[in-house]
Amino acid sequence: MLKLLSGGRLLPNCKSNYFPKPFCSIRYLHISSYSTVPNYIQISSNESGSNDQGIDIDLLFHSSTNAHLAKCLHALLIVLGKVQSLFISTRLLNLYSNLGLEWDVFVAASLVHMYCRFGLFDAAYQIFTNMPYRDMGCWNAIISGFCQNGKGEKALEVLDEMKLEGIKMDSVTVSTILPVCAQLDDMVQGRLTHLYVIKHGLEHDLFVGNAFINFYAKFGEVEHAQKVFDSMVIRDLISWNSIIAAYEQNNNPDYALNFFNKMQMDGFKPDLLTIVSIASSIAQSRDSQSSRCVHGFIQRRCWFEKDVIIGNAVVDMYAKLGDADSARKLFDKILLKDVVSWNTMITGYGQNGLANEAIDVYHTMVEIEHVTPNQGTLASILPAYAHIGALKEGTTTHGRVLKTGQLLDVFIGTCLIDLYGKCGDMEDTMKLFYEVPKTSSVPWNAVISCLGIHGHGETSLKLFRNMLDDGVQPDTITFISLLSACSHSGLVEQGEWCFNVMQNDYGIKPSLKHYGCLVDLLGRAGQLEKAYNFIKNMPLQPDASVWGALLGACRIHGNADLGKLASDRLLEVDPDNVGYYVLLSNIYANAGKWDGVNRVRSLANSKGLKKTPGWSSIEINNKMEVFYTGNYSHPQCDQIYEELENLMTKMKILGYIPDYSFVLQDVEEDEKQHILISHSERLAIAYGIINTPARTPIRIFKNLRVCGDCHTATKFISRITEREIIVRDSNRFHNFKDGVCSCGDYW
DNA sequence: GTAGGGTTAG
Repeated sequence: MLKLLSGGRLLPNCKSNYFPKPFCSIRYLHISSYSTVPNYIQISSNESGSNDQGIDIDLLFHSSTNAHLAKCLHALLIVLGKVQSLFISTRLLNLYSNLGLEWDVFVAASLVHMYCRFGLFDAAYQIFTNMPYRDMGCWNAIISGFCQNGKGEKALEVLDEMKLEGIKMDSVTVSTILPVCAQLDDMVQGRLTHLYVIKHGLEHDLFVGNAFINFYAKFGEVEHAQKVFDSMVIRDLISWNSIIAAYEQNNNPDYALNFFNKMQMDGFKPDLLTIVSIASSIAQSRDSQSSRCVHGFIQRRCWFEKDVIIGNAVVDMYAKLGDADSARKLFDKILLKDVVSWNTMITGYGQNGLANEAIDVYHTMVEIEHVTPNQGTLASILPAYAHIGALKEGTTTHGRVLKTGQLLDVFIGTCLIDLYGKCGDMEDTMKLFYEVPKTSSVPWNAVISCLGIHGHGETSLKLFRNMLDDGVQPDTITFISLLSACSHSGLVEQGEWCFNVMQNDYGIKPSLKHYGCLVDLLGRAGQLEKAYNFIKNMPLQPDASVWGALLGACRIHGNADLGKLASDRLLEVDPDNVGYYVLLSNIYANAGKWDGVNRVRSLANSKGLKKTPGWSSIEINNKMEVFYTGNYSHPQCDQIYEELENLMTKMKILGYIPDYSFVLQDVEEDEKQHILISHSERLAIAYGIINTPARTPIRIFKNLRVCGDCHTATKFISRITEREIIVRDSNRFHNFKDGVCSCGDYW
């Protein structure tokens, strides 16, 4: 039995909410008596009883002939969830004014809040402005109503209104608006609020403190968050969770784990949200061992069944640790998956280079499980399409999701820029770029990088200047994109300029990736000694990418001695990468040092190196075909090899000589020729020639770099077939036409 | 009427 007072307050279980979940249980309520005793209504809870449909609201309105009855009716309507209707609320207003009643502040404030919850902001504001007087609760009700329902700007307007009326914020107001300041990126407002809080002695309020920890964390100011945490007189679990999340979200997993221990020493037991942050911290600190502990911890408490969020967090943890299999196993065990679960799994596969698996999961999600994809889904699946060059499939998916009412935001916009750019469509890339909001560096970085892989280094630099003119702060990735763009276009001076500007003007310390780019830049341009000296003077320990850049440059410029040196270092840091053996063998071969070639070959063979399987893909009639090197299982296999043999004959007439230094296997020459023509890019090209009309362009995607022999061969093929052949490999674009490549053999 | 969470771009 529930008892409702005329003010509308629901008595039992009335925690801090005015009307706790009035709508959830409404099915089981029916009115046992509409009391004529004017100060309460009785409602009995009866699960098998009738629902509210038997209530004659018209009759109730007509019978409400005095103030008490009007308030009872009002309360009843709130409990029944009827006040969400503007029609009913207008009738209520009329009833109140007909009876000469003022709005009850308490009811009105609750109504305001409820309207906001249903997105009826105008109605809420209307009631609010019509209130005869407003106490603190009213102001907080409308402000929090707006805040929690995505109307942050509106909330701040009301806050200004409140200040104009000379009303001071209390701790509730402060805790309400801080998340909004963070969401609106309004650091200034938050800082001013902090001053206000100190001035008015609100800083020791628990809610205020917690809100500030989260506020500063969102702006990356962990030190401030820490100061707030330190100064707190009382701390609760939320305070601890907030400081742990602050470190976790600002890439300081060690501190997060540290506070996790401290918190337990202080006698606080972690809850679900603590563990969510800890799972993410473990992923960041790449601590595979602890990942199992967390998994066990959750399992022992049966928290996987409690809330889907924890399962999602652990799936994400495994995926980020590179363990896609464990992620999938857990994912399959989540019974009630939500859209984030699917997105996490798709992203997880994508981040581990398993684009096809990611696409499979997406299809299961949409076609079998009928889950409606959201923006996060697009942001997860589009990079997977970009990875294998599935432009048509990507854009079709994008179109389909748009139909479900999703808008183009910065995330999706940037994914699309990347997709179009990586698939070679620079025109659409630029079109999109101009449509996307460009307040952060991310879309700029994407377009700079895409222009770079197309060899438009000058345009990349121009966009960089535009970016600075627009007042957008460049970050480390901006400079990686720029340096690699300069490198692809041979813009040595400009690249060096970028490297200096990055450090001197933006205080960004170069990472190994930056060093790798610069070595690549100098090396490709033939300044091998300079590149080598540069490596020797690096303050960081050079890794495989740095030495690999030097080795690649040595191959281009035929420097066997430096190449040997670079590969020796490489075999120390990354001994199992077969690509380096191929490069070195090729360097020796070009220099005519056949004993060197043999040495490298036998070394590679003795190690029994597992190659990264090379694959190339081509999209024909909206369908992706993926060819692995040496594939013989394709239905058109015979036709493909026949085509390649035919081409080989014609190529040889035109002067093509196969370059066997790219073949590491120790086999006869015939066999070597066969190995070369079964490289995945050639299979894909032949498949394209067979299945598309004559003289139309062919677009190929390759996961590794195009080998030197295939590069030469493709030039001949483009001449023989009179086709434009566009190959995007892991490094850049090659546009073959009339026997030449756009990269000018500079790659 | 108030504070904390998982996925998402280069």
